[in-house]
Amino acid sequence: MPLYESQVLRIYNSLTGKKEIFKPINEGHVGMYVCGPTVYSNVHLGNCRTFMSFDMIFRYLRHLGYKVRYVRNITDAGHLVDDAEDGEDKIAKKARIEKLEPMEVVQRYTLDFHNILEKFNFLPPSIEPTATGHIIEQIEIIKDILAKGYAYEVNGSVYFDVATFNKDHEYGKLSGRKLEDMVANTRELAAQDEKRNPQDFALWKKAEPQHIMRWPSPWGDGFPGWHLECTAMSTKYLGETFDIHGGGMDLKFPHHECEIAQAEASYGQPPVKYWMHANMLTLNGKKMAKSTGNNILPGEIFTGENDILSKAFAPSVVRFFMMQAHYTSILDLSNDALLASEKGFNRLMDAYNALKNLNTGTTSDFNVNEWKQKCYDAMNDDFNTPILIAHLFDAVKHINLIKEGKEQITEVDKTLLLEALNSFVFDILGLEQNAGTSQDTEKLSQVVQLLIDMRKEARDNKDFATSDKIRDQLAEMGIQLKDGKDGTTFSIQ
RNA sequence: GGCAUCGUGGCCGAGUGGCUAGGCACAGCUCUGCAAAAGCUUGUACAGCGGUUCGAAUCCGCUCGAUGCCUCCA
Repeated sequence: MPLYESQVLRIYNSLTGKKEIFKPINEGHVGMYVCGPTVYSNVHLGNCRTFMSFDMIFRYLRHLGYKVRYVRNITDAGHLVDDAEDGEDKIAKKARIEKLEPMEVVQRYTLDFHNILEKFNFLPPSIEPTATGHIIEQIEIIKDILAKGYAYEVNGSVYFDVATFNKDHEYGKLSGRKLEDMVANTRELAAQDEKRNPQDFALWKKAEPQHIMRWPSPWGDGFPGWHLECTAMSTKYLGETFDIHGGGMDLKFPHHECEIAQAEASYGQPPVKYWMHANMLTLNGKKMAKSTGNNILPGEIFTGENDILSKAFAPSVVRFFMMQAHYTSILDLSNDALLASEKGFNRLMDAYNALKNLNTGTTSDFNVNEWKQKCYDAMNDDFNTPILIAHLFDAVKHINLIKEGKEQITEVDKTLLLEALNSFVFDILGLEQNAGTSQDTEKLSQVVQLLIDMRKEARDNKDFATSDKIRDQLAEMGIQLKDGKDGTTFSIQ
């Protein structure tokens, strides 16, 4: 029996503003689409947080026994930059500045994106489609929307007619906006605009002669509007209605609102059952922005080459830090917060490693089954990873008490606990131990064990000068010795 | 200016009507040759002002502040 039959998962649905019991459209199968990055620069740390939230969600759904098709696109057709003078897009602009082909820019930053995600221990999505690979599908949708009267063509461009759509549909239902309010708040001076109304958005945009990324279409050479690719690719791989659509909060409006409009105009039904939005990441209490210098790249955190943090932090520590907050909350990254997370993370890993070598007894002072269900309850409540981690530290406490001989655990419970920790810590949260290559690690531990034995001899002979030298110099190298009831263990920082 | 999310103890961060979240830091204690590690104990916080209620961090209103989106543009 799959786990999802005994665990009741609730998801906060941005569309309804409520936590709802998750029930997939096709039993046992889940279709999930997440808006991916535009690959015109190094991946933004805030973007990583969003994708990490959905990576965790993907992992938990799989753990529950669902067969998940997870689609996360790559936006490689640059969209117009806001300060463009003549319709230049982000990728084309970058290409011009760096004297590259647009697709060289795309390739470079796609590789960077994958490289960073791999360091963070992301699971690859089931399908990672590109916008430029689905131009034909996008053109077909435009034809369909035009035929149904929800779009119009002007000078080789096609625009979505929001006012007409709003007559028999509800534009703005996801973001809580009303078309009347938006019209009322729009200034009058929308001159020289081809659009009938300012709220209308482009489905197809005519390419000016200097525009590099261009494709032929029934309306002339051009390129697709930026909301359309997600509608085309989600429909192609997940169907006209699918289970989960995710993305960052910043995409709620207008991007996701427009996706709903396109899909409803074309297919006549809402495309998504559960909308999920991950919240933003701030840096030292302020939004991250390259312009103000309040910005840090993931790679700069891993190497420590930055002016914001006091040291380098491992990807798993950053991941643990992010998992300590709920995905719907704004999270603030700072040096103090990362230092605190690093210590907590190490304590969790130390306890996990200690568990394997624990002596077992005839009874258990720790109700592992009850604890395990509490962990599931936390995850079932809209993927509440902070609560899960609080429970994990409850287990840490018991492991340490058992280690000290103050509590005991049976062999059966020990195995159960180890399996559960494996599931929650590694499979679901996606954390990793910071180990080197296994061969080197093995040799290092033999060397340290030798030093531990020598220190013990010195201590037995009351030669504390020697024993302290071993202990203190190892500490300087980041190897900490820990004296316990059954001898000395060590951990590498 | 509009829409949305939010404002919790030294720091980070859960919690939506009454019962200890958790992590980190700090202090005391146990252990130790001294430490570290580990364990135990202690912290009565919820932006401000009103209101609803027997009772609110949790519901309602206002004010202030933060973040995102919109107000020119896809």
